[in-house]
Amino acid sequence: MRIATWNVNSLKIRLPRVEEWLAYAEPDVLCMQETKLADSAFPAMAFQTLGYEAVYCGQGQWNGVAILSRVGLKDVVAGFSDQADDEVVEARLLWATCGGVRVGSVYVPNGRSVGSEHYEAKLVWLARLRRHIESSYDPNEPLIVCGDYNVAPTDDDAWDPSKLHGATHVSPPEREAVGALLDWGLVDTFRTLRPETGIYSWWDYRAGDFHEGRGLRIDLALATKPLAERATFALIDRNARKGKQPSDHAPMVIDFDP
DNA sequence: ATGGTAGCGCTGCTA
Repeated sequence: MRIATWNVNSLKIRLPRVEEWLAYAEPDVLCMQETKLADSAFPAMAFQTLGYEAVYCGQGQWNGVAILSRVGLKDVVAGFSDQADDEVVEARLLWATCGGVRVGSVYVPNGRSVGSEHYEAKLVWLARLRRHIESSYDPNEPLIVCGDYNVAPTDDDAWDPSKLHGATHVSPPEREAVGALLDWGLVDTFRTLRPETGIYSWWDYRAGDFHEGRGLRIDLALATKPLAERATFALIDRNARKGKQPSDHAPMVIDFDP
């Protein structure tokens, strides 16, 4: 079973590249983030043609998450478990069961700059995610929470830790918030299979960061141990960050034994 | 180098 995650940065603009990549990589499940589409505009038909069912949680202009699956799509839930019906929340969280695995597609708030109100909101969001997972799931069941965490878990996940000191995505509180997910029982599947440094999933569009190798590994696939132990292969597809109109993120693939 | 680019949507925001 191949599970993938990709922050597509506008599915409207990226649809041709996503279609091309699905045909090439053939994931069984693809979690997407930053679709930037209202649900009424989601191109479900295009994915159906390629053999994928789709669920999506969008809000238009910003955010938006989705899950594609060709191994079933059941028990779909959007948002947090403690969300009130009248609470206005951004479209950043979606769950579904695909081929016996509980899958989450998450788009963690960016945080903008350390100490800003957006940064504080990011930490609150991550703590709420931890509570949601803790109250809804069991570390002994097959669960994978994929997406753009906007956190590089360790210095090995950043191009130059010394230049990033004090910056967002690498601060200790953000890393502790991701660490709390690992403490509950999730495993960073990519890092387990790929211990080498210098592998990133996001590069700023500006200043030629991609070609200069200035990236961060902020797209993660965190799985419970019973599932993580079945992981056999992990790849971040840098080729999908090249060429015409790429997303600023590359897709990541994890393969699991049955 | 306190810059730079992309997307949304039409002015300046978000990333």
